[in-house]
Amino acid sequence: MNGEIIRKLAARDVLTDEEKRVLQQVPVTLTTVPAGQDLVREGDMPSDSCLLMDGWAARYKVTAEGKRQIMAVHISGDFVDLHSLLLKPMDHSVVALNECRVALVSHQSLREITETQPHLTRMLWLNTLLDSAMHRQWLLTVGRMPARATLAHFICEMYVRLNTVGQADDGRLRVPMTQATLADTLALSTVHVNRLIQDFRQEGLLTWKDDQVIIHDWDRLAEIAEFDPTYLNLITTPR
Amino acid sequence: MNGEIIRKLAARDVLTDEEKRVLQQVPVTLTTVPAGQDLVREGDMPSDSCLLMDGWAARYKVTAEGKRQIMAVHISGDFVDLHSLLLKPMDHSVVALNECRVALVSHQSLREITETQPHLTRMLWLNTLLDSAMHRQWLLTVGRMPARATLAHFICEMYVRLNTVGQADDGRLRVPMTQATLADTLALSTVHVNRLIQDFRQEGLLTWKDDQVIIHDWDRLAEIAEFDPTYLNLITTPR
DNA sequence: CGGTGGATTGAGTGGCGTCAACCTGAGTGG
DNA sequence: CCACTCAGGTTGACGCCACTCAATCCACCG
Repeated sequence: MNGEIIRKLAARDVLTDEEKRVLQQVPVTLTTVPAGQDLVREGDMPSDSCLLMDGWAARYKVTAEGKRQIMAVHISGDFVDLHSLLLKPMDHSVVALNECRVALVSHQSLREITETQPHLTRMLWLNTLLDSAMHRQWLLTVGRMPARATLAHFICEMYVRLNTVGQADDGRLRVPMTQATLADTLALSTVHVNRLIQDFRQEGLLTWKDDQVIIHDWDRLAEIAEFDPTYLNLITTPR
Repeated sequence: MNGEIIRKLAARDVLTDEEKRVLQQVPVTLTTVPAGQDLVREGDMPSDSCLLMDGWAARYKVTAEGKRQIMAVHISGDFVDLHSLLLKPMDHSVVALNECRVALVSHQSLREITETQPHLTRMLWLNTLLDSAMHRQWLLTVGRMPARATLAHFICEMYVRLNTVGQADDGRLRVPMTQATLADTLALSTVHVNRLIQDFRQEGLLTWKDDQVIIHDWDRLAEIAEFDPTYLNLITTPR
């Protein structure tokens, strides 16, 4: 496997050299998936999991009426559907938001890790628990906070996550999502997302041009979002 | 540990006698928690996890404005905060919805299982993955479906889950939640929940008196909810 | 230069929230 | 056995946040 996942895990606990070696020796199949294409579909019974090397991907479900809800957005180093190792069939689909480089890791390899590497297993488990924690935070903002807080929170979360993988810094990040996709993420309408972004612009909170976002006032954005990154567990501690 | 968790895990994969024995020998501390009291608080660093033996518990977060969002409701056999084994500090609180009998399992014991019992470890991991799957479904209904679908879905889900632990049958279930608590679960206002329940009554969908719910028309309720229990992974298969 | 995906704007609407009152039944104390 | 309290359920009036529908604009591209 690649170094991104090692970096992600190592941000939460120290990995031994041996463990890093084990991870590095896991065989992968590299693929590239074009924007808009599904990596996995609801109902699939995958025999491998997708490790995102580059690009953004989103997990989503669709209602009978065709309304889409994105419940997670993934970036480099995220093990998008690691849970499909144990949870089958897939209860949701995964789509590439832009062109994605993906490393497919066979469930067989992962199973071997669970048989021989207790600590690594816990770290992979942790990886899926982080998704849960993000889901919960998402539920809170979508369910109980006004729309502008939901948008603000999304930006804060993505900035912090991108920052930890070296893809955002200095208040700048790239968000390769259309406003329609953003709406499906925040459980809002496209029109409303558009108006919220304009509000934020007018308040001098940020600049948003194409996929380039520049945060001008982090503190106020975090305040609107009630953003507290604790749930991202960015602490190195024995697990 | 008690038999409930064994039953829950065994519903998803066959456990060997040896594995059952290991589980049974895990030491626990039994407690009773009165209704309304927190089992765990946001920010805590628990050294053991709560296995619910009896009663209902809910995981929740609160906004700065004091609005509460419940993101999961737990019943007998649920390992309410198993994730606190790896995810610390707690990113949310857990409250007893009615009087709960709880078995506290030390993280040390759980860690030993992860060191020596790969398959059991995967089953415990699976247990937390089920929570994720429920969170995702919750996000879809809260985010993209009308309020009556959200309520209908909640009833369907609780019925199926209670049914698998032998606490609901024949369309009957007990829901020990006030309408205010229900509102915090469904991300609605108390008033609106009240009106939805009355609508359901008038449509002959169900009877709801105190905590006693009788479903008269499962098919229509499931249709309103677009309920599909696949995400609960109620299949026995090698994991 | 027309076509296309995405962003923007305006007008009108409705689902659900808020506020506030009132009802009901169970429990409590005199 | 009644007065009181209190939690929870119910009802009505009103308002707003966010949705829908439908144009229009804009940049980019073949």
